[in-house]
Amino acid sequence: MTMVLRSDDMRRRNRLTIMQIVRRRKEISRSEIAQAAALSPATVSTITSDLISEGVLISQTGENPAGTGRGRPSVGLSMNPEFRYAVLLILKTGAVNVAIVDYAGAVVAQQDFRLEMTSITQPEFRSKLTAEIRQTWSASGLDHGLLARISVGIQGVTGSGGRRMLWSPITPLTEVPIGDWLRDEFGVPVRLANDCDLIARALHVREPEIYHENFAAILLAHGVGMGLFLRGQIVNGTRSSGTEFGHMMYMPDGALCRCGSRGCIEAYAGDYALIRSYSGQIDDCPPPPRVEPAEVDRVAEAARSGDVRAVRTFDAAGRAIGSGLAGMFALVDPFRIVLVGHGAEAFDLMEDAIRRTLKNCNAMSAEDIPIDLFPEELPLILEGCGIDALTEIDAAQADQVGEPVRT
Amino acid sequence: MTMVLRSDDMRRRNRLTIMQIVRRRKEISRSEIAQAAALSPATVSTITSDLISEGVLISQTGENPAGTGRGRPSVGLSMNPEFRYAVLLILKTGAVNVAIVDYAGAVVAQQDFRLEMTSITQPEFRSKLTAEIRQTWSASGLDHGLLARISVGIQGVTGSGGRRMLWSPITPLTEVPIGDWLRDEFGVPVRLANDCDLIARALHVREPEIYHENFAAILLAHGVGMGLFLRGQIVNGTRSSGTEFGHMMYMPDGALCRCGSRGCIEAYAGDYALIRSYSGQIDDCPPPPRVEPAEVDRVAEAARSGDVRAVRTFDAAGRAIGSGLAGMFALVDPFRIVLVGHGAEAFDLMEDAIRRTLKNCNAMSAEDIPIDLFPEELPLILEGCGIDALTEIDAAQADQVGEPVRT
DNA sequence: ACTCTTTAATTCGAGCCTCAAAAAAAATCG
DNA sequence: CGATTTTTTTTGAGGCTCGAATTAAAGAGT
Repeated sequence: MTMVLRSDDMRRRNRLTIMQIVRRRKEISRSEIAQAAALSPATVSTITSDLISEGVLISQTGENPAGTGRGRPSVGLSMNPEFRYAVLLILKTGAVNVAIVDYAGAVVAQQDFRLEMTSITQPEFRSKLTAEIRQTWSASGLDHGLLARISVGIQGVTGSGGRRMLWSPITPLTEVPIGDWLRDEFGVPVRLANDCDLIARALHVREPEIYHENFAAILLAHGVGMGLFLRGQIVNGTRSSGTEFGHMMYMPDGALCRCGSRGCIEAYAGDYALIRSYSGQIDDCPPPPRVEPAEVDRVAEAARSGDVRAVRTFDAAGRAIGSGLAGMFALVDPFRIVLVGHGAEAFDLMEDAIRRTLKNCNAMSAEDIPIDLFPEELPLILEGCGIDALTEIDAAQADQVGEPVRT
Repeated sequence: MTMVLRSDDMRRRNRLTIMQIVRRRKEISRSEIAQAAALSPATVSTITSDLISEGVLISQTGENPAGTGRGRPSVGLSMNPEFRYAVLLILKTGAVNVAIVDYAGAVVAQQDFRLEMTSITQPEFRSKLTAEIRQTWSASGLDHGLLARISVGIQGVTGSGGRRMLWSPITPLTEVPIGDWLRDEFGVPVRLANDCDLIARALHVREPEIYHENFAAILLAHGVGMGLFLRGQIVNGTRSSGTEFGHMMYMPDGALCRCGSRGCIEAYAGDYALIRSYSGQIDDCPPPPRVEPAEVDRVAEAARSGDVRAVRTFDAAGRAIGSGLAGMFALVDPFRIVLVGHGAEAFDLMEDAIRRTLKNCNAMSAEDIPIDLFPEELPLILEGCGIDALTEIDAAQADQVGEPVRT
């Protein structure tokens, strides 16, 4: 049911609307905001002047392109980069990536740490993460009070409203309360998110025209994951996070998957599955914890030069992916697909199998859905992580209607 | 992005909130409304007095239960049943069900018409439907101007924002603009909806505690359909309506489905599939257009008394359903399932296969999800259809902030 | 029978918020 | 240098919700 509105809810929402507009447009004048938001210039003037005095926005007093014509020149407003900063933490297999973004979204510091997590205790894990963040922060020379939020991107399953990592392929640890650790250490809100969800969010804001209402970003890497937008909103699991596309059943009693089950899509389309299939290992072989991307590229090269076994390997992967897509498209009508990760580089070897399978699986109208490719997942994950952090900071600030003008 | 708020949007939304509260609670006093809506008594007083003078609400001046204690007795407010009326149209195989509901949701008239639609032209179809609605309406003796809306529930796929029936098993016609026909004939807004979506909506309001955030209503009848709620919102197809659970792929190159494809879940779990399988027909037999429910009941009886072929038939149906559920549960975490329609009466024969398949298909956490049974679908469809109509009338009325007090 | 108490509903003034219109500001054009 | 044009700010009006005070309508007590 729709929530009731009090008078200052209106102000809160309009503040947020304006902040979102400025964030999206980078630099925009008050009168353009008024038009974009369908608010009167008077209201925009009041609200922006509040936001400026709070330090959220700044006027771009710098040189305006001039010569734009007669009349009083418009003055551009932007997010104030120095208003707040967020720490982004990306956990990968064997490594941790720490970045600091300013309030305008620019990465102002970034450090990579190797961190072997295959045999680590929770306390060690906690102190390592904490130390790495502290080091990156102090190296940046930023004031301690400017940290507003930490967002964490992980492979695997998050839960409890983004406060804990329930399970991840990067470590045998489960139920790891990373969110609580970092909140306690740094005293700011923390949220964990699934990497594929972050990729989808990044695409959503990067190309809003294309990735708007309904689309899925499928990450083809060691494992297979998905971030799904329906009706302009991300679809998370109901209990945990992440839509587990890679673990939809493709072949009952089929190949052994990393998750312990058999016949998952991932067990045919994940990196390890490709290598396993190409090298002629039996499908029951337990998957290796890590495969060099270059190995996959070699198989792809082999396939392109006609190696039958390599061709069959990618064909099987394509059929598995196509079958999963067909299942989704039966539930919801077909939508645009984005393949992300270096597995997307082998799309030429899988496209035919994917589309053939879609056709065979009652998704004939989906046979020619657009499929886009983004071989590099890391920039997208980082971008999505930043979007997550800044969006939340915005929301919190929009609610602070009043004068708290924290220094 | 969140829409901007003007001052009277606030009033509109609060009007709607109050109307929804009164509708849900049937009869409720102003002070209880204030509490439920988190609005001040002053505001509730203003708004309800508007709504009463518009004829939307009435005070239940009648005998109050008295003896409720000291103090000024509260006066109950209710939806005014005579404010507006809606026509509900349910299209079934070979029959049309016309009902009239008053603004409080009570069915005040209902007529069934036989209508053979297997070989009908669009103009005939239009005039039949129109005539049947007119007849039911005039038999009710209601004033012509009190008709506010028509809602249509159909098996099959609707499109164009609920204005046309794209495809339905009840007729070979396609792209039938029923919505436009009825709007032109009766001059009121019309919307078509999928029967399974209506069932899900009915459950959603009938038992909000249980069917709240995430659940699916699966209709097991001649065909197999689904209405799906995620995060408290119904999930429609992105282009058409209805989530086509029944046509998810279960067995590549499997049994022939009514839809022309092979291996759909429906081709194993629909009525016609059960009969076909039990009677030993080959899976390639084109499905009959209609099967008597009693026939299915006979097969179920046979299974219960140990007939191996009947047992296998239901087991296969259960596996197909379980496989579809597992696919959904991989995408979104497990949620409550409701089986609707007389197929639900054979749940005892399918439960084991369903749960076994869930377990085998990587949905181990879903093995013991709750599954509820509602063997009678028609009351639910009718209820959902009424909810659809009244909800829209409410929304339109809430927007009419002003004095139009139409007589 | 009358007053006191209790609870519900209404009325009234204050405080926000947005908006339209007017005014001010800051540029270009002639 | 004044006229024109466009942006931004200021001002006053109108709506909405809210808290507090008031009125309404019952039961309880003497």
